[in-house]
Amino acid sequence: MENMEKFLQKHNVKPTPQRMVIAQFVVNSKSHPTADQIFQGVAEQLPVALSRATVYNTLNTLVQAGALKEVYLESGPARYDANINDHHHFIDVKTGKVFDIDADKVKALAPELGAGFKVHHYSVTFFGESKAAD
Amino acid sequence: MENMEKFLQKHNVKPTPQRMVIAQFVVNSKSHPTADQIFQGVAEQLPVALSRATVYNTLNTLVQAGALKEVYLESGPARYDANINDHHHFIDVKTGKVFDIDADKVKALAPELGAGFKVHHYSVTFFGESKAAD
DNA sequence: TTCCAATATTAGAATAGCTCTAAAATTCGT
DNA sequence: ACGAATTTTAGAGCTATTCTAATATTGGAA
Ligand SMILES: [Mn+2]
Ligand SMILES: [Mn+2]
Ligand SMILES: [Zn+2]
Ligand SMILES: [Zn+2]
Repeated sequence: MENMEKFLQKHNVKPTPQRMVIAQFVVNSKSHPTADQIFQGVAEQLPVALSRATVYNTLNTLVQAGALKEVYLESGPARYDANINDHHHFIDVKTGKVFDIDADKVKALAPELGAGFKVHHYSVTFFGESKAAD
Repeated sequence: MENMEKFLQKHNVKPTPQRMVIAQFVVNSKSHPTADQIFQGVAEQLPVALSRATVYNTLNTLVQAGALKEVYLESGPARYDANINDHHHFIDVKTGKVFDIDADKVKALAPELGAGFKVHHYSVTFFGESKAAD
């Protein structure tokens, strides 16, 4: 998926220079970058000044459009993810690195992620509707 | 666990009037309140002025001491939880209400929480260490 | 008991993350 | 080309939290 113009059009987002470099940066990134990291990494690539507002606007637009996911891992800023498949995340508590974990791996029961991951603990957040009183 | 003085002492936190009303408020609350909700609910109960800094200081102290848990559910402010057992959370997307879900219920495989909960989706965050490259 | 040192609390300033505002620039159909 | 609609911009504003530095409270030694 290398052509950003097509990528944006596919999601019905008008391609602009700002949007293309921002989307490109997130797609290239495996690290679930924050808005500020995106701003830092992208500002120099543009001939004109880039506003933080544009970064936030663009990221919100792309999340709305389903082109990116916004992910809240702990406290701190939102992070952005070009992996829009159903997946969860594994955070290495030593390095802070974030790994994508396919949803199937989790359904197949939690701590069987493979030898590379030692799980200290995990937290699950459900979203839905409840009939419970309180 | 009604005596806050004992509650704080058990966790090696010096009992002060501010700490007692703050801890009491969180213990009484089932709703995972934010620092600001705690501040609002507690300020009037004290004969002296209460500073927001004291609320944050106290909550951080109690989390450090293991007397409370700090929980990040979505974006927005941290929430505080007197349930220090191993548990997860269920958020009703209609009402925003937060329910405690015992960790055993989750281990016993995800969407079997009982009839009262209709799960739209859920996200799992693992914390641990990985050997994976990137 | 009165000190004193340690700790806790305070109001407000500072910082971080994000959104809003209103003006300027760009785009695009005509 | 023109004008309406959209996008971008700089900076102000807002929310959540921490920091600062001064004041108040505590609890143990003298
Ligand atoms: Mn957002
Ligand atoms: Mn905290
Ligand atoms: Zn991801
Ligand atoms: Zn809870």
